[in-house]
Amino acid sequence: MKYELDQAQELSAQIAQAIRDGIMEGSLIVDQRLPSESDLCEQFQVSRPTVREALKRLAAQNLIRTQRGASGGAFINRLSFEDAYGQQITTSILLLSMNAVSFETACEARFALERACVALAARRRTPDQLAAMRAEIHRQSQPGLSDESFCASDVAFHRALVDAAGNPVMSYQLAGAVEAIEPLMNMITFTARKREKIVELHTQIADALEAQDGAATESVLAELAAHTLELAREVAAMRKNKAQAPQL
Amino acid sequence: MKYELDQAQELSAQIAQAIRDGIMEGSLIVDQRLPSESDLCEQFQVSRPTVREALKRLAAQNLIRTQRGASGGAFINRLSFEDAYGQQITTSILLLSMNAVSFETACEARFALERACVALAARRRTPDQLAAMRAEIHRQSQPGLSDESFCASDVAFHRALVDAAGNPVMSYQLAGAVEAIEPLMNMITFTARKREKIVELHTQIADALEAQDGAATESVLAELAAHTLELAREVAAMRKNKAQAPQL
DNA sequence: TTTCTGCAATTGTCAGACAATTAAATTTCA
DNA sequence: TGAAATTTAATTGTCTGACAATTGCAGAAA
Repeated sequence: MKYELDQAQELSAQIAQAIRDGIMEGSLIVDQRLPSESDLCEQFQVSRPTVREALKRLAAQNLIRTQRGASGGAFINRLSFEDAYGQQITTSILLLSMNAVSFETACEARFALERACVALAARRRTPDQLAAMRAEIHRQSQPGLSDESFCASDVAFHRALVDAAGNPVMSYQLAGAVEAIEPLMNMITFTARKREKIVELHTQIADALEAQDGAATESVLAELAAHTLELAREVAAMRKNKAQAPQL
Repeated sequence: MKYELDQAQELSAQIAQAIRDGIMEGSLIVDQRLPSESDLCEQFQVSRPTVREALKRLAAQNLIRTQRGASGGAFINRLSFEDAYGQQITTSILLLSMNAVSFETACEARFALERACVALAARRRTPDQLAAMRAEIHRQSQPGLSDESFCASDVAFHRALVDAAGNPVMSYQLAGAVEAIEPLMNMITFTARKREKIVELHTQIADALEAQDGAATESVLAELAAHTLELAREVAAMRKNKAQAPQL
């Protein structure tokens, strides 16, 4: 590792960037141990708190893990799909809420991207994935379910649909699109009739996937998209009526 | 803000999580100033270095920004689409390289997701976006271009295609899928004939989008996907021949 | 009124210390 | 000898206190 520190930013940010570059460029490989904190102090000519701030920055991105004790230290972390999902979801939720993205926009993105999964899902869906979808459908048709739980189940259904495509990269890319819509959906009140309609469409999707009929799945999904957008418009109208309703 | 610290993790991680929760839940809003470091020390009953490590974790995720001086401090940051793009791309590249994701898998994901943009792009593409695509096509047909620059231009073309859908959420979600493939594509040697084919398909895509013909665009995109996968198979075969070729 | 100066608040960095944890080396004991 | 217990050394986690650098603001000076 070679490093050149530039006066503009904070030292800890520069050190973190230097190490991050090493990881991305490949000179630091998974499970490799970084020098100890005191060694890093010498290499970068800074104090230990500064080195530690740099390491915490990297830890926040799951790029390293640390271990105490004799043979401890900081190790380059293999970024797992699970960790990446989590980061993706957190970032997506914050991005949508902080930039006042409309339900329509988020919805359009989600359904467009989900449509991309359908062809693959129809070919590859496993019995387990179908079962997961059916389980959520069953949950959604329980009468006493709160709106919040209904939304959560809806998200779980769509996640199972995405996973059915059998491409982990797609599952990762779509994690944000699928999950980040939940806070927005939570502003909707789902009447019994609305739920019934959604459950029916979900059932048709599961059936079409089970029959490995991609075209049919796409068409039902389009219907579900249209229906969801309709709900969104109702919500938007209600919000407009209430004038200054609290923003998300 | 209320906090309960639990002995299991590091203090700085717990403090960071408490603040992160506040942001996600909405009790901390954009541009709001956090208490000063010394105030946070009192609130959480920890020392300043610990508080600072927590703040650096949040800064690494672009959740806060800090400013020195009299009226300085840490402020909740509005997560911009640009910042989110960057995080998304970094995470995607690392995820793919560290988990030895095959070119086929990444390619399948990218083209499937891009297909989702096409219908919208055909409707909404602006003259600027078309011009950007044509500019990249022109660049790709320059004879002296290095393979690396050709790949970079290819990525830029696809980014323009995604942006043409006119949905910033989709652009964000696809940033990773489009960009993270570049390191993988860089292992391909693009002969003049291969480039010619790709440039031709790109031109057809741009033409179809200009004509607002979504169906035609989709079909050319499918052809491009098939062609790219073909290249990937050649590379995989070559790598197999070379037995222990250096992994990415 | 405008400009300058100094003050106070705040983050950035440093130095040194001690606590907690852990693996390995060492000793002890059967 | 072999296994268990103990010590040791390395390393991260946290604390204390200090000083430097930056910046807005109030008050002084022109």
